[in-house]
Order: sequence, then structure tokens, then C-alpha cells
Amino acid sequence: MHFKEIIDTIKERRKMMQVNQEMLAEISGVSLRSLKQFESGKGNPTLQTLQRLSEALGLEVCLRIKKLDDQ
Amino acid sequence: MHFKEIIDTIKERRKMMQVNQEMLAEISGVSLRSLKQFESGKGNPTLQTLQRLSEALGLEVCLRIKKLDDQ
DNA sequence: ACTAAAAGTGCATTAAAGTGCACTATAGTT
DNA sequence: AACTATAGTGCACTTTAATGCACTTTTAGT
Repeated sequence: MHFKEIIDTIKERRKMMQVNQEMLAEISGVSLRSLKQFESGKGNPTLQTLQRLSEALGLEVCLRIKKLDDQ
Repeated sequence: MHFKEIIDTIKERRKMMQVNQEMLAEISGVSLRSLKQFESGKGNPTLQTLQRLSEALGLEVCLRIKKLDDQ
């Protein structure tokens, strides 16, 4: 998954669970400012930050073998 | 995947492909110092760094729905 | 159009990631 | 034991993620 896909996955999952940024910030332990920055596509979160957000949404970060090198 | 699992996955994959840290640093564009720090368990890489290393090893970062909350 | 909730931005500060260089430690080989 | 390749560490520096506060913009509901 590229950067944008990861962002979008988090955003969609958050909305699917009817949680706003403020609530996600609280339950994940990530600051609201950082979450906003991340979701608005500006930023390069640390693995820890990404994991905190993911966990709070019932997701987990993982590594998968890429099928094709192109595209 | 927890932090250690991610580290171990990268390390194992690198060794499986018979690539040493120096080579991985070169092909991924991540500095050797950062890679060493990461593989030795000290560090909290940015998503970009993790993606660079993963891509270079034919892996990709992804988000997956967690099956169970406990364990 | 008005309002309220939610999302996004600018600025400043602090903490930490990323880096290079030189060094040490740890395999693995002969 | 000596040698070599590979991995890990200490120090210093630069960049940038993470943060709080106040503000603006956008979205949704009436």
C-alpha cells in the first residue's frame, strides 16, 4: 500500500466506525494535531503513531509480499 | 504485527535474499546508520523509511483488520 | 442563510528520526 | 589465534515528527 492508500484506509475505517478525529485522537493517544496532519495527507508518521491509530480502529500494520514489482 | 515482528520480518527477508545491511541501505535509499538502528531494535522508523526498506525487499506495508483484540 | 460540528492550517516549541564518521563487537573462516 | 565480513554503538549534527494553541475552512443539518 502506498502512502495515500494507508491514509485513506485509516480515514475510511474511522468514518465507518463513526468516530471523529477528536475521538480517535483520544482513544489512540495520538495528538489531535498529528492526526489532522496525517489525515490531510501532510506528514510522515512514525511507525508508532501509525500503529496507535491502527490499533484504535481495530486494524494492524503488517508486511506482505508484493505480488508484482510494476504498478 | 507488533514492532518486533516487523523488525524480524525485515531482517529475515533480507537474509533470505542474501543481502547485507550495506546493500539494503544502498538499494533502499535508507542510510546504513538508520537501518542498523532499526534492525537492532532501537528506533521508531517513519512510514517512509519502513516503506523504502520494505519495497527494496519486495515487501509492502499494509493495514489489515485485526481478528481478535486480545493477544 | 444560519448554525454547529468537524476538518484543516499557521506558527512556535520540543523531542526524536535520519544521517555521517569513526569505533567496537560479533560471527564465520582458515 | 588471526583475519575478514557483517553487525552494532557513541557522538554530534540536521531535519522533521509530534505537540498545543488559536484560527480558518469546510461540511452537514435546520
